[in-house]
Parts: sequence; structure tokens; C-alpha cells
Amino acid sequence: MKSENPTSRDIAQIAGVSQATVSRALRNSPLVRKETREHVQKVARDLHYFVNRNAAGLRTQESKTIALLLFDEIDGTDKKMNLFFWAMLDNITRSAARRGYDVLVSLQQLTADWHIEYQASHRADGLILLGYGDYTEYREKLNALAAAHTRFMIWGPIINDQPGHSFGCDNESGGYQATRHLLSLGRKNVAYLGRKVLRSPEHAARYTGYVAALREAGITPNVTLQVPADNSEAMGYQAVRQLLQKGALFDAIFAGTDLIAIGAMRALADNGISVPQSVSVVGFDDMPLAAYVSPALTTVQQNAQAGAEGLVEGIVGLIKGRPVESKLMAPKLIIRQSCGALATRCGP
Amino acid sequence: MKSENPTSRDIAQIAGVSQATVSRALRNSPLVRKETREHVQKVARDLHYFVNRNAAGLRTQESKTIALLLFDEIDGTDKKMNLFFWAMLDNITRSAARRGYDVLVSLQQLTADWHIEYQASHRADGLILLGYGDYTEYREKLNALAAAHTRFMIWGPIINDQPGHSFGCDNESGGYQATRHLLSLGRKNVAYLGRKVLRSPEHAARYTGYVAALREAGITPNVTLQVPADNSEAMGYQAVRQLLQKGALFDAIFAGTDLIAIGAMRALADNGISVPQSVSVVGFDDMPLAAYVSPALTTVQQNAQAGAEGLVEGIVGLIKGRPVESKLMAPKLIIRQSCGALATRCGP
DNA sequence: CTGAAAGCGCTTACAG
DNA sequence: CTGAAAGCGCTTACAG
Repeated sequence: MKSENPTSRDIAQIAGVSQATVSRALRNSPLVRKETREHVQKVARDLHYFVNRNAAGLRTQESKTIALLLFDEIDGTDKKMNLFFWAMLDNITRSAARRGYDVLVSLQQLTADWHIEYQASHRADGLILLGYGDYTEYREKLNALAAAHTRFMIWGPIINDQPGHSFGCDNESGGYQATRHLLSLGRKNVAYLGRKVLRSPEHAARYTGYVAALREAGITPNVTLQVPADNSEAMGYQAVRQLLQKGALFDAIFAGTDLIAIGAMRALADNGISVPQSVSVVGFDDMPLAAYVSPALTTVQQNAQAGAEGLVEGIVGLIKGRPVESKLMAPKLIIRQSCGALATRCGP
Repeated sequence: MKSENPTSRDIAQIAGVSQATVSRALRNSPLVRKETREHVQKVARDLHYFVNRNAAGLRTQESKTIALLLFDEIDGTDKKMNLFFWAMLDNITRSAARRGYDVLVSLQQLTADWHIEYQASHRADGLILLGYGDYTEYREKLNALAAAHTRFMIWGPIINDQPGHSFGCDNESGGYQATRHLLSLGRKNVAYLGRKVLRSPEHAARYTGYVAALREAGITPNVTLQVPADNSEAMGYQAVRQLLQKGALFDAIFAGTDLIAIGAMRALADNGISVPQSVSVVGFDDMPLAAYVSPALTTVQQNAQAGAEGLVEGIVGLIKGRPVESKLMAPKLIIRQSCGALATRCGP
């Protein structure tokens, strides 16, 4: 009636070898003879034996676990919609599993130094940080992590003086691509709706790309066409209303996020302004919703699979003590209806 | 230059007590004097000490970790869209944290018995299963889990002879509510688009509720109005085409999932049939997209927070050896435009 | 190639 | 209320 899990000692006894040999055989040590190894492995399989991770971890001082910490947007009611994080989680899980790592997920702030606790308590060998929440607070957490010698990878842009390593999307390139696309369609007055403050480094980079594309086309960025907006539909709606109220002339909108773009399109529709005939709109993120709104949203897409791969490779590198460098990958412009590049102009 | 993490021995030495007392103090044992405990805790805090989970887990044979296994739909290209799982993950994480548990997430099938390994290797104290994938395969996994004495909670309906405990949404009640709502709007010929096979128990229950509502209204379920459809937009689109091709008469659709409903609405629009004027449509799931399609989809909503709470409470109960019972909670009908209850009828 | 032994850092019965 | 000691189940240097 012994329904307890077997230990390596049980396997050793049954296989007729020492416990040390069992351990070696199961770890595929080259020290152990092939026949011995296969025999031991068969016995282990038959007894449904699995190495006790607590014991192994205690001995090796490794947990073979990565903690994934998600800092979701705090403001805005649409926070549940961040599908990109879902895709990232999915890919990170798979990528980590391929390297023999489990993924611990945390979406909540507990104590002040909960993020440090993961590695210090040997629950995880390193962290991956997704999302920012409030960047000022975030930055403090990074400093604390660095001070505690925690290994971590940040999903995001490379920022001066920011501690740690990051892997992210080249938001500046994305903003540039989006804006250049709008200009190439003949648009002259491209509005920017979104944040541009340092508090949101990703958004700030998109804005920088926007400015770069304008400058390249010989256009001086016009402050009247730039309206701050947080990542929500409501903010996008409001931003367009502000543009209209101050009588700004614009024939295109580059929105910092898809949600802003969608809110903006609704505001345009409510004011009888047709998209893309009168105003072209481009978003950023390519959330699943983007393909479903009407007109379907042209937007900038980040590659979740490559992103996850980069983050996991980075954190495993840091764990193994390999040199790791921060990197950015270029996002991709996805052309749909809202910019007008594909739409058939329906003449007057 | 000793940058290694401190151990309870270090704390003991500095605090001037034995290592055993440190352990007790940090676990808030009533055995230790208040002043001693506070002193030890202060020293621990000052040294950024955290209990080594591997050591503690090895000793107590507990990992204080729950493994969350997600079996996503395999068929259909829209699998990434299951936002409900995201909400569940979020809530499960928080609910588990409140009880002192971490959550390990796995979305991939590795070896044949990877799901058993979690508990057997002491990586997790119990599992939560979300989604089914293919039910036949799933059922085999459940049997294997039960045979291995693994503790697990299933998100889903209560099914005869199914091993383990479940917590879920009363899909039958949802199907019933949706269908009765359509009938109450004066609709007579309510089509059902979706699966009804045992392979998908949740969908089968929705179908059962549909039949129950019809019967209650004295209507004999009409097989011509029932079209099988997997959970995807494309399948919903196809299903409506089939209905139209065989010349079926229908003035309402209850779709087994929102995606099916959205595909159905698109097919109706493409065939010049107006929703909700000519045909009322109700979905199931209330994915975020549901509120955005046009007309906005009336649908049945499951409460992710209550669901997560029930699952975590269940698995922690099983871990602690408390008696746990399977339960169902009733979902809620969310009325929007697509059923016609709110729409203003436009002229004759 | 294999075994005996030490030790990872805790928790908890046992003794006081 | 506190301490000395055993032991959880591994991995790996050391010896052969």
C-alpha cells in the first residue's frame, strides 16, 4: 500500500545499482555505461519515477524555472485586451520548455520586493518582464532588481542608463514606417495621437519615428497635430474631438496604439468624416481586433514568436553566464483598409 | 565580497539565536517569543534574506505551486483569440497568490506524461486544467492523472464518469437563456450553429439548453435548423451558407460560440439579410470582440473571476485534503444589438 | 565505469 | 520558549 512516490534509492535497489548511478543514468551522464543507463531508465519509467525537483534544485542551486512578470497597463479599462501579451506568454512558454525551463507567471503586485523574491528564494533562475505599468515605478523596480543581482530580461526598447538587458521591437522604426506609408499615399498633414513622454518609452519611440519620417519628407512637425492620448479607445475618441475643435487640418492619423486608432476612427465616423477617403488611419500593435473593425485597420505588427525567442534566449544566456546583448527587431507594417492604400476610391 | 544569498544560518548568527529559531520566527510560529520573532524578522529583512524554496519544499514535500495547463483549441486559426483564458489566467494568478501559491503555466504538449510529471516531480502540488483540445485525448489524460493520484481541477462541466473534480459554467443554462430570450422576442425558427457531439462537452450542453428552451415553448427541435460548426468564424460563415442553400426558414440563430456567431453575421450580411431585423443572433462567450462587431453581439457571459476563484479554492482544498465538490455557476445573458431586443425597428 | 559519502538549506520532532 | 540533531532526495567530488 506504499503509494508514495518512489525515490532514486528505490530505483537503485530495483535496478541493482547504487543511488549515485541512478542519478547519473537519468541525467544521461557519459560516465555511465550504455546498458546500465538504459536499464536504469527503464526501471525508472516502469515505476513512474520523476526526479524530485526540490532536491535536485537544492543541490544544484538551480530551479530551471523562469518567472514571467506582467506589468499591465493600469489606466484604461481595456487592459484585458492586450492580446499581444497572450501571444508572448504562449511563445515564451514553448521556447522555455524547449530549453528545459518552466515558466512561473505573475500578474500582481504583492509586497514591495516580490519581484526580487523570485530569484532570491530560488523559485526562479531569472525573470522576464513584460509591460511597464507606470515607467517611473517600473524604473525603481529595475534598480532594485539590479541591486539584488537578479537576472532579468526586459521586453522593450533599449533605454539609456536603464539597468539590465532588453529585447524588443524597434518602435521608432515602426513609427517611421507607418508615417512614411501615410506620406507615400499623398497625405500631407499627418496627426499623431498618443503619448510621447518618457514615462512610456515605447510610445515615445513611435513618436520619434513619426517625427523622423516627417523631417525626411521635408515637413516640419506641427504641434497642433499632436494630441496626447493614453492607450484606450476613449482617449482616441477624445483626441480626434480635440483636433476637430481646434479646427486642425489633417488628412491622416498615426495613432500610438490600435485602441487609440479605433477610438479615433469612431470619432471620425461620428463626425461624418470618411476613413480612408478623407482621413487615412494607421495604428500600432496589430491586435486581433484590428482586422475586424471597419474599415480594417492598417497597423504595425510586432512578431511575438521572435520576441519570445529573443527574451528566452537572453535570460537563459544570463543564467548560464554567457554574454548577452540587448537587441531590437524591426516591426512590420500590415496594410489593410484604413489607410486607403487598398481601398478603391469611390468618386464623388 | 561574499555576494551569495544569505542562509538561515547567517541570520541566526547575526540575530544571536539558533537556526531553528530563525526558521520558526520567519514562519510566525507561536512557539517563538514575540520580541525574538520581530528581531529575527528585522535581521532577515535587512539582509534581504528569503527562504530557499527548494530546501523548504524538500523538507515539507510541498512546492506551494499550482500548475495551470492550457489545452487550447487545436482546430481553427482563431485559437489565439481565446481571451477568456487570459482573464482566467489573470484571476487564477491573483487568487493563488492570495493563498500563497505560485502558478506555473504550460501551453504545450511535451512528452506523453508531462502532465503527470508536474506533481510527481514536486514541481506543483496540483493542477488546474483549462480547455479541452480534443476531448477523447483529453479524457485519456484525465485517466492517467487519476491513476497517478494527481490532484487536479477541471474548468468545465460535470460529466458522468469523468475522473476528478470540476468547476465550470452551466453551459446548459446558458444555452437555455439564450434560446428563451430569442423566443421571447417573438422568434419562431431558431437555428443552432455549433457542435453538439460529446467530443465537446461544453458545446453539447449549450445545445441541450437550446433544445430545452424550445421544448418548453412547445416547439419541436428541427434538425434542418441545426448545423454543425467548429469554433471559428469560417465555420459560422459556412453554416449560414448551408442553411440558405437548403432553403431553411429561420428568423434567429443561437451560435455555440461568439466566433461562430460573428461568421454567421458576416454571411447574413453578404446575403443581404439584415441583423437583427430579419434574423436575431446570439452567441456564447462574450469575447471582447463581441462588443465591437456590428451589430454588437448579444451573447452569454461566463464570470472569469468567480471561475478562477472556484478553481483555486478547489485545488487548494484537494491539496489540503479537504472534501471538494464539483460545482457549476450560471452564466449571464448580455443583451446587445444583434438580437433585436434593443434595436429600434426601422420602418416597414 | 561505479560506489560511498558529503552536503545543499531548510522544518520539525525531541529534549530541555 | 529555545537549541541540537535528524533527515527530506538529490548531485557530484573523491576514491577505486
